Amino acid sequence: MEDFTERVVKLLKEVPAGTVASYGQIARLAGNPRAARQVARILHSMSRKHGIPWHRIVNAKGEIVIRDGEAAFEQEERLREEGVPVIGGKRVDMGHYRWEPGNDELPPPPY
DNA sequence: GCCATGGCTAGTA
DNA sequence: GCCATGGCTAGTA
Repeated sequence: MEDFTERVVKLLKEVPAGTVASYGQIARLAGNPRAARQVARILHSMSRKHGIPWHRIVNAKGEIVIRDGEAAFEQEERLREEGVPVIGGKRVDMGHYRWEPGNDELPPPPY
């Protein structure tokens, strides 16, 4: 596994229950602000093997953006079980539920 | 709603 | 080539 992917996987596992993060947020924390789509690809193909809490990742607006309807519903369900309200079955309030990483997760200088 | 963006798995043969 | 993005703008009301 390449460096960037490794960092993303590690970060994803650290997102706590009861919070959400965005694709771009994880990409920034992993050191590449423009690699949001890679985060999506990693979630799509590696969540199962690595036990990643994939349901805690939404887009920048807080929306559930999974294409597969069944999986989208599962994501909504899981978030609610963790105490995260999903407005209209689609959107999480990022103002209240966005994960705020601790200092140990912040990217290294110069950032 | 358009379009620039980028790292590289999983699964098959 | 694939992908579950993001952010900026034109154009409407």
